[in-house]
Order: sequence, then C-alpha cells, then structure tokens
Amino acid sequence: MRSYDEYCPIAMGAEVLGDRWTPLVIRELMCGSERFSDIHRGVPRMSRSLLAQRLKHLERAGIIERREPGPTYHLTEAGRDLEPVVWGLGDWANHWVLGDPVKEQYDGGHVMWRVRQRIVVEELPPRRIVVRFDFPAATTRRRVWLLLDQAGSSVCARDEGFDVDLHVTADIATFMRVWAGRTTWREAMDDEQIVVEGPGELVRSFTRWFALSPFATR
Amino acid sequence: MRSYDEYCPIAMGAEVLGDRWTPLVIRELMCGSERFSDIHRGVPRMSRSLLAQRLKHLERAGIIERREPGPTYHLTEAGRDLEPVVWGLGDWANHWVLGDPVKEQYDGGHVMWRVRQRIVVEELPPRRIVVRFDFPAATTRRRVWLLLDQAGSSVCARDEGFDVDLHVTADIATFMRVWAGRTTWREAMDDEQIVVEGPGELVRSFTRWFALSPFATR
DNA sequence: CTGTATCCTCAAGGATACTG
DNA sequence: CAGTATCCTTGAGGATACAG
Repeated sequence: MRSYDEYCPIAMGAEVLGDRWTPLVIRELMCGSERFSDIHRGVPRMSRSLLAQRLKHLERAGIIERREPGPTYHLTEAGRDLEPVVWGLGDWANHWVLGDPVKEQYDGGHVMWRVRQRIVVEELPPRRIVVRFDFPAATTRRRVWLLLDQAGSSVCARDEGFDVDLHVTADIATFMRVWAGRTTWREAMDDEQIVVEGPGELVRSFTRWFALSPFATR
Repeated sequence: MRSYDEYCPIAMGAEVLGDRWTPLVIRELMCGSERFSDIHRGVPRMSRSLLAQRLKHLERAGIIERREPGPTYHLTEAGRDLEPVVWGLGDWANHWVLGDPVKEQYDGGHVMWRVRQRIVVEELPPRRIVVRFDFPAATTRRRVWLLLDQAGSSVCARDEGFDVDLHVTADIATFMRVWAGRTTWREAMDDEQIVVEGPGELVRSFTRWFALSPFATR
C-alpha cells in the first residue's frame, strides 16, 4: 500500500493494518495458527503467494517473528500489543455490522476450521473421536470430518474411511448463527435445523467441548 | 474493496475500515471537522472525488450521517462506537511505529491544520491574534498564518496582509516532534530550533493555548 | 463551497504452475 | 510442507476539468 505521507499515528497504524488480508492474517495468528499452511487454511481465499508476501511484510514491520525450524510464525510483543485493536474492531463489527450469513459465506470447511481452533480439549472424552458434519446447503465443503484427540485435533475434507462416532447434519446458515451466538443449540435442534446422531453420552457432551466463536459470548 | 466473503466480525470490520483513506477520514470527523472542505483539508493528499465516494460509502455503512443544510457530516452512534478502535490503532502506532518525521511529511499546511483543531480556545486572549509560522525546511507550505479568535480559528496559506502579532520560526521536523510529544518546547527553544517572537505576554501565553497532538500526552 | 464526470495509469493481487 | 515465479486482469484511485 502506498504511504499516506502523514506524520500521524493513525495514518501509520493504518499503513500496517490497512493492507488487504492483513487483519485476517493477524487474526489467524491470534487464534493459534503458527504454520504457513495452517494460517492459509484460516484465510483460504487469499493466494499463497500473497500470504507469503504479507508475512514478510509483517515480519519487516516487527509485528511477527519467523522461527526456524518449522518454520513457525509468532506475534512479537508489538504484535501482541495490536491484539486488543483487532479484537476491538471485531467487537465493533459484531455489534454493528454482522448480520446473518449469506450464501457466499457458506463454506463448511472454513467454519469447521474456525470451530476446530476453539475445541475445548479438556472436555473431550479420553479417546479419539471422529465427527462427520454434513452441510447440505453449503456452497463448498458440504461434508467435513473433525478428528478430535487430546493430543491435537484436525479437520479433514476428504473421506478417508474414518470410523465416525458422531454425525452432525445441519443447515449451514443455522450452524453459523449458533457459532456466532445469534441463536442457541437448543433452538436449532428443536427446529431440527441441526441434528446430532450418535451414542447418547457423546451427544450430551457435545456442546461442552464444542465452544462457540470468541465473539459469541462477549 | 472486494468482500472477504467470510462470516467473521474481524473480516466485516476490516471491510469497513480497510478501504484506503477511510481511517483518516474518520479521524478528521473525530477531530471535529464537519464540512466537506474541512475534512479534505485534513486529508489533502486524497482526491476530492475519492473523498466524496468514501463519505457516501461510510454513510451507506451507517458510520456517518449527512445533514442538510450545509451539508455537514457527523459520526452516527455506530461511528462514535468505532472511535476507541481508531484511537487504539493510533496509540499502538504511536508506541510501536512512529519515529521522527521524514521529508515527505514536511508539510507546514498539514501540521498547522492539525494544530488548529487542538487550540485551547478558552486560553486565548480575548481578541483576535494572528500568528505567522515559518518553516524554512518544509517541502510544502513554508509559511502559514494562524488566525485565532474565540469565535473560531482558521489557517491560511496565503499572505493576505494580516497584522501579525506573533512570529514563529521553526525547523519543521523539530516542530513536529514537539507536537508529537517527542521533545519539549523548552528543549526546542533552548536549541533555537523554534523561535517565538512578539510581545512578552503573548510569548508567555503561547504554550497554554497551543495544545499538542492528542497522542503526545497519552 | 460541494461536489460530479471522465480519462487514464499502474500496481495490487488472483490464477496457475512449479520447486526444494 | 512451504513457499516461488509468472502471467495477466481489473478496478482503485490519481489528475483534471467542469457544474450547480
């Protein structure tokens, strides 16, 4: 982005945070992604070359640090200091501009990636769990597997013949509204917009380890 | 700006605040400008057509409100709610990225416009005061007049034959550093980087009604 | 003063393929 | 996995002139 050539902190800050995609890259780092591919999974519509470019730029600006081996990316002290600003922007938008999701956002893979980052590992049963999500109305990634494990969970978009423990079938818009805290599990399930099938014990524990968006509870 | 197509408050917020110049336009509104030309004087490197476009966009987004007659522009409730985010961004940059001013920023007109917005009207003598500022090292607007009045002050970049009460001659970089709170009047004057000439009473009251940047004292 | 209209340029960034 | 290289498009926005 071209400089504003103004000696003003707001202008300088906007030069750092104002590049396209940059706030989302920082969001991914704030949400725990450290590896190039993980960051990219959180911002999949951005090209890999552009992500590489942004990471370099942020590194030069002193916001992030690249560590070998790995490599992994981490917020520096300056970057961590920027977190409240980015969360503040999110809180503002959550209050004033977030509406219901629209079709262009119906991406099962993307929601599930965000979901995965929030799984409450401590509440998981002490064994591996596979959950299959079906979002018939999604425009991309209509079927996604969530592989949960206290050691580390992951999201998979290809059928690799897992033994599925839990089946979730959901209207993706409703699912996203629950995730965003705009409606409740109870209401969505009562309306059968979300159906969870599997062993009763798992179904009951589901909403304990499945945490909502960071903005849902604020 | 193209949409990110993500159902995420940070992405939505970035779509509003991420357009080029937009944070600076909001800054101007936060700092008290209401009229099109006044806003533009605060962001003079932006073209007028682009400013018009941004104002419309912000109005559609519910951040600002256009009032007739005038017209004047004002932050809405949503817009005022965004203020802490923008100030937060500024505070962050003030701490982590603001260095000393560089040549591209040596614009006497722009600094003085920012200065004017902060004049402490209550501390002014009860009559009209004209201050002439000379910035020999400035790249644009090397000479600027500040017209002070309890009814309303203004900045003028053309010699209109004023009776000048106070002459300020300054190295613009030092002047900007004082403005930003990175050095003091005392030090700058001791080094003769800033020289204030005029009636003793006015010279002494000068630093009372001349307030520094909002970021200087934070 | 408060914009609008038009033209034109340039560079950001999307798409795609490739590499160590 | 972690990028790089290249090509190519498009639309953002700068410059300028004009209008109510």
